[in-house]
Amino acid sequence: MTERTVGGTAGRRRGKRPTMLDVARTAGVALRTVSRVVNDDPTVGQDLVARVRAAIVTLDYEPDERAQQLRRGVSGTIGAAVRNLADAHPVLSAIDQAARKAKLTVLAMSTEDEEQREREAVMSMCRKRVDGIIIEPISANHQYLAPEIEAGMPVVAFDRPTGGVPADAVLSDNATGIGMAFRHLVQHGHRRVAYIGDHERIFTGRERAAAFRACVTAGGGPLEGMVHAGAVEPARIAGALTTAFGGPAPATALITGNAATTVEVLRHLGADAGRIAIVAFDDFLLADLLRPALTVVAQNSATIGRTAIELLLARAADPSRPVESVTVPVELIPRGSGELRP
Amino acid sequence: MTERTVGGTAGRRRGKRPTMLDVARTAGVALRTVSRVVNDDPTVGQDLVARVRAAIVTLDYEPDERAQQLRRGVSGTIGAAVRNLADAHPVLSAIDQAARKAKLTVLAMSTEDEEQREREAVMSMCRKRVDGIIIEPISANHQYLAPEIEAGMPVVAFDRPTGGVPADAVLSDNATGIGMAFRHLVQHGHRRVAYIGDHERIFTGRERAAAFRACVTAGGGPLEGMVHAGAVEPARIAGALTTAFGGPAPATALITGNAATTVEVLRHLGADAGRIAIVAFDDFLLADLLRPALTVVAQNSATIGRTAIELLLARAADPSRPVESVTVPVELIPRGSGELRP
DNA sequence: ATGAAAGCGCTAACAT
DNA sequence: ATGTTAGCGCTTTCAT
Repeated sequence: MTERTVGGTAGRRRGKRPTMLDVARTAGVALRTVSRVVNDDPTVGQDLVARVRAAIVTLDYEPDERAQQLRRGVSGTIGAAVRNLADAHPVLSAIDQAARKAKLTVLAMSTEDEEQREREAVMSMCRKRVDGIIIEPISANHQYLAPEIEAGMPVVAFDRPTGGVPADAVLSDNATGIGMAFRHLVQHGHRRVAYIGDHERIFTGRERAAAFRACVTAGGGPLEGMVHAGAVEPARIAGALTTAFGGPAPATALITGNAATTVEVLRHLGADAGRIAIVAFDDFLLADLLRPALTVVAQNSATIGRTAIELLLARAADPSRPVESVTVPVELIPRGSGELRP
Repeated sequence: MTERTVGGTAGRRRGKRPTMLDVARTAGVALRTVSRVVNDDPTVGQDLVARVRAAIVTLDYEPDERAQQLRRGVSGTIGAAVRNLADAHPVLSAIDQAARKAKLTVLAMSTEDEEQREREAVMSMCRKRVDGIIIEPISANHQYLAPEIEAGMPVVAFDRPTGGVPADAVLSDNATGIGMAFRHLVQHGHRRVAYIGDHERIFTGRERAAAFRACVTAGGGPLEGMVHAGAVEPARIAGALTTAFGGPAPATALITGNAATTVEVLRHLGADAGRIAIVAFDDFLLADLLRPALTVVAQNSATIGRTAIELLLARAADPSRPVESVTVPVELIPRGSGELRP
């Protein structure tokens, strides 16, 4: 199986880390002076600064952030509870970058799409006394967060809102996105459009399915057999495809409601993927390399992440400000699959 | 642009968090007793446990992990400095899951493929006094870590080894992987195989290019114009493709050295992708949806992540154990692109 | 079985 | 400009 090689370097000793007091003694100054130097306090004489700096280098001293945080009362860290760490997560990346600019580090934890994990992750962040929490909610009920919010913990949700507690949120414009997809297909000659998406128990699944129904109704198209909301499981997807594209008046185009659904649909369609028009909600890596390349409604991950940080900072600065919900526009990116004619 | 909605709930007050002392006073016991209850010390009477628990619930008390860590000396956290947070990162996910089983939380930070960022991230982890650090190295030189390793910080590298300091590592079997890819193509009738991969300044790029040259030499095939190692840039990739597949004795098959290169190659090839055989080093999401589906040499991310945690824990338990390097096998997954005949 | 006091490593009030 | 003293919130001797 795996092959192990033992290197030449023998073991190492475990040393004890120097503290600020050690530095003070080595430099021959008071503890407080070292603290001042470490924090770039300008009221320290040149000579002492030099001596302290030298001692720091000599001892390889690194301040203990845990102690700093405990004393200062702020952690300089924000938590991000996201659905997944394994898949691509552009929003997390955007959160990370925006946080860096605000001199904050991000503690990212995966909820693995499980309510209990979400709760564990979030409560763990609270015990770490992070300066704020960004959640991609799995739960529909966040009562467990009420005491934390009461105690002043800034909480921002993205993609879906929190349930049962007042928290800021940044959401994509799902309704408009579905509308764009629908109109795009209509403009390319389609009259019977189907939708396969997430369960309506999930916020985004609900919003998108509802928007789709509204589009069809407004457009006078058929609704029966065209709307399929439910779990993202191969069997269900297969059935939905059969229903939508199999009857006497089959659909000629499809809107998929999220990335997972899209992938399942494509797997099922296989080589037939080029025979129906598809517009997918959510962009993903390599969508442009598929044949035909996939037309998508893309969420603006960079804006979502940046806005989440903005809301968090605003809440931290003014805990009494009104709760705010920001809707971020989406964008239709034509690549081929959505421009196929019936 | 983005649309903001102000919610109905007016602002909230910022409360002060209760401390252990508050709980003690509310329960009418000593501080020490609360600590015992919080830590499930069995030597506390039933009645006192009940009173303390009640006070904890009443006050919504949550222990401050920073203070716990400071006092205990361990943080219960390990750092993971990975190249990217935006793209899919199965190894990080595996690290996270293995860490959970060991009751550790993971602090993941992105190095953005920059040496300086790597250093900042890693030093930041050191200041947080994490219990260990897992690095996907960008730097070739990790001297800056020497004092930390001396001080007893467990460090494990994956994908590439560290440079200049003794640290455990878990690497993929690059040479065998390239060998598998090469033999696979030869078995399908190819005599002229080209390789396009990463810069040889990078460890994996070096190992894979070297292994490829060894394969070609051993097989008696032509080497000129067949090996292209360098930066992953569209222009370079395009040139490499022209050279390898354009001459009088063009290659009929291609091995790509990493995921980024593979994607660039596919973008350039476009519809021609089906005309040459390709085996790609690194698997990625949706590789099976491409036409033809991509034959890959897949790294075992789950094993890599798990092993990294194992090495970290072993090092933490016994700082003087010899430095170890673990090589994880790779697997060839035939999907179509690698089975095309010349 | 319970409690008083010391201290983890640092910063924030106060001196001086 | 520099030092002294008191905590941050918790765990850990060491009594009792």
